[in-house]
Amino acid sequence: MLDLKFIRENPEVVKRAVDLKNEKADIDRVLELDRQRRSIINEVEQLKKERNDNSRKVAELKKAGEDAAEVIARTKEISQKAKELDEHLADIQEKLKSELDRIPNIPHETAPEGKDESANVEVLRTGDLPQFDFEPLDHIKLGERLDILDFKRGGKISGSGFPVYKGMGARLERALINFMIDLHVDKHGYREIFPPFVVNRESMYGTGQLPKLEDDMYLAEKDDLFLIPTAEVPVTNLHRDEMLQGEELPIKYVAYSACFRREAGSYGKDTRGFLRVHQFNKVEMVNFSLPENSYEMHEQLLKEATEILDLLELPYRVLSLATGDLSFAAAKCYDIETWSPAEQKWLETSSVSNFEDFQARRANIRFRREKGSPPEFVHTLNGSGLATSRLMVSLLETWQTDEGTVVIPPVLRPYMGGRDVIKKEYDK
RNA sequence: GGAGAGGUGGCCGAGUUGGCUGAAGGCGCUCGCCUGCUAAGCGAGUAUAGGGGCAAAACCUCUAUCCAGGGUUCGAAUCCCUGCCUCUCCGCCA
Repeated sequence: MLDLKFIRENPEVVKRAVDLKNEKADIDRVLELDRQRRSIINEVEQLKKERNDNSRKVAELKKAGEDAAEVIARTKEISQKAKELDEHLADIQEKLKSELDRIPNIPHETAPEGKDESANVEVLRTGDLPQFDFEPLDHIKLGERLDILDFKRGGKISGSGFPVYKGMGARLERALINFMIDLHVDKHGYREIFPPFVVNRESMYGTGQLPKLEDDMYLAEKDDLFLIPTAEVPVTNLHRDEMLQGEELPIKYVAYSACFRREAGSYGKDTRGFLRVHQFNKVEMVNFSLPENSYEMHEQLLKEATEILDLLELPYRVLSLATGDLSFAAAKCYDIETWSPAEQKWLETSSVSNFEDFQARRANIRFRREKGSPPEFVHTLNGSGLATSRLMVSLLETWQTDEGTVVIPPVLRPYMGGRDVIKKEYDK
């Protein structure tokens, strides 16, 4: 959410931002509603003052043993009028809020301008794409041959998009998660959080998933609880409605969670194997930062995420997302993509975003620089570090051998009981 | 799931026959004074949001806020209803 005062004072900046993000939001209507709102507030507060004055008078009269009937009668009318105006005000404010909720965050000046992903700018590319002197298998065939992934049975027990990991596949998944969390905790100074995977509406609103993305999420209707699409939601909301102290910033949390996405509207797109699934695992980093440091932290967050790929010895590239491709709440975002030799294309394995104070304002996460300083909103950032599903695609395909086995990257071997290769179980 | 208790300011904690109570008192914190240092002591201050005034800040003023929403009333932290949360006991399950 943007600051209403800012919108009032900079309507052109906001209108431009809405266009850049391909969003629809009626700024003129917001301004008009704001005008109405303030005028009603003026009126209603005047009435309330009168009412309060009169009530006090009644108390005095009664104490003095005099008759207050006339004042009471007069005040009754005032109260009635104030009540009606309050209702009108509530109505206006509700409309204003629903308009405000549709206004996206303003893209940062360093985000490349452009209406869709074709305008994204590659800012970094490392490693050579793997070359094979045999025909590389895709992750699905590899998974089947080695009997470590089972998409068919996942479909049976849950539905398509719910993969099953087996044997060394399950072990590898767990190894990746542990390796990533350990690196962030031990080397990058993160505090580990193991959050709930189900959250309430307020939390979904706080990080900006609601109201826009309600249909993309699984909802347990009986309890009005949502399955989280990312650990960003519970972890960012950890400090919802809180006042932090300046000296505790930055706060860096890392959390593993399963992530659930309905992917409504993308049926038939990238449906093979791990490319687009309804449940996947992700290690997420969340930062709460001083406003003036958030862009520095954004770059740092990117490095912390890509270090995983350096250590796994996987080639990747980094894109700076164009304004039109940025998510609703983001001011700036880097996507990290890893290479799939079988698909011959780049796969998004991480998104690293700076939301500035957009989420903080929605979720009311503030801080004081020092005792007695006025409250300010923190900046929030987050980055996948990383999502395992597509990472698994690149990993299996890149590290495969001509025997149909998969070499385990050295950094993961301690997590794999010292094994250096995944073979068929009966080949052992 | 059944029965009961409760949700007040950064914290603790008064206030429940409705009326200067934004809210006693204490702790904490900030500033000042004082004692050779520390401790103790003394004095003052110490919420947030919104509206209006001011070119703007300082500041002034008003409104709202005692879990949330609704109701009764001239007037509610105090009475009534609903919801949420916490705690205790019983049952059930891991």
